Amino acid sequence: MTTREKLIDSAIELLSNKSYNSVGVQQLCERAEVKKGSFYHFFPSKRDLTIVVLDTIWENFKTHMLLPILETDLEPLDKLKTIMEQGYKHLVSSKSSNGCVSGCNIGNLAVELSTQDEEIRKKIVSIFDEWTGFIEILIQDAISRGQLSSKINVRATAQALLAFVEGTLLLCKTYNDPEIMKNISNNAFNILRVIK
Amino acid sequence: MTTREKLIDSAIELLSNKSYNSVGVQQLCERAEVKKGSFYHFFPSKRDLTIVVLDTIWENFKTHMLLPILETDLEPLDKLKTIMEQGYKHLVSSKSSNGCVSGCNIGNLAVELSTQDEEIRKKIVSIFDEWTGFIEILIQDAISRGQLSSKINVRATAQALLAFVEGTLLLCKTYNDPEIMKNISNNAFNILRVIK
DNA sequence: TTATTATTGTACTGACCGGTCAACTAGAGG
DNA sequence: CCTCTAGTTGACCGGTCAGTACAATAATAA
Repeated sequence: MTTREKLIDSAIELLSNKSYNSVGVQQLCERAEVKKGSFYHFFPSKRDLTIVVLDTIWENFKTHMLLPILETDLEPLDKLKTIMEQGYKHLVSSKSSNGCVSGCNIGNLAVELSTQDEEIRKKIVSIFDEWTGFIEILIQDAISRGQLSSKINVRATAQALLAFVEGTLLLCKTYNDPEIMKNISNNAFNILRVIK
Repeated sequence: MTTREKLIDSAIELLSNKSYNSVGVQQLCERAEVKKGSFYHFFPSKRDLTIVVLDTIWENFKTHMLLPILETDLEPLDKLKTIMEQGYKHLVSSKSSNGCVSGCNIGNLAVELSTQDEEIRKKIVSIFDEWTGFIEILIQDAISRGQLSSKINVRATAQALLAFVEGTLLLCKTYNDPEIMKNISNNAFNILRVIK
């Protein structure tokens, strides 16, 4: 693994379990077993590393979680169900390894930095837009199969689903309990007004 | 206004628009026009002030927003609608005065500090529990009036609603746009599976 | 008046912050 | 062999962090 990759990996770990402002460049370097000088050889600033981290987290999520599910031949609503289930499993396993539920890594940075750093805010907006886009496709698919009413506002509903997921992760983090997601995640289908 | 109150007020303002770790004791004191010695006379630490701030925010929310609506003679679901509308109005007015959407002050601290400070996490859990309790009463009321199915899990549904609200505020903060709340807030009624 | 307590002001601590820099090392190409 | 460059290192910068020490002052009570 290259020095650059070690830094990105360490940053993902630390930023997931702590917060942007509570993780210093020094700590980042110690975790990566890299000297500070090397850090600034690869990244002009801590903030620039964070932007790379955001991209990396999102790409990892897409390639290892989202796309594999979307590319199955499941019914669209079953895909959604699978995404929620996988999300729950991820929370459980990350809690057993880290000791705490860290929620959504992207949402966490969104909350902490949206009012502080416009460039990071815009980066997260573009990620959320892409996220919403995938959900829109799912919804559109379900509509064309007659599983959802064609009267719903696709974009607003997709955004509502994203809001629900982010809020659920926020609650799981606060209560430090992944089971909340298990208990309430079926409400996502109410948001969709699934035709039974 | 007493020195103590000035410090709490300044902390609410600053913590709402920035984040815990990006606001220093010094900055807090400057905003409150108070010397550092006074700060540590009234509060043993920045963290202790934050706990008082959490209580204060929640009490303010209850007395000025939540309880006045709950005590009206509106139908329970109209009370919920009013709460969402008031929340939206609050986002709009705070954006026009601060320049940015700050989301939920309590949720923001929850995200930033839940994995870092166990005492603050528990404080926020108790606030969210209370919040959920109010929603449960609302739901129970609607059920007894035949406006909601009696088959729903009241607690889980109340939690789902809280998650949806927190997630919506997270999205509004990230997009720096209160209109998202306007566009998607009606999905809260889908979560409730309102009987039309 | 004096004694006591509450509050404020100033100066300071050591640790840490993000970031800079010149010196150095290891290879690659000629 | 020499040179050039990418990568690496550790010392160092000014500034800020939360928190402390304590004297000076204001308010209150005896």
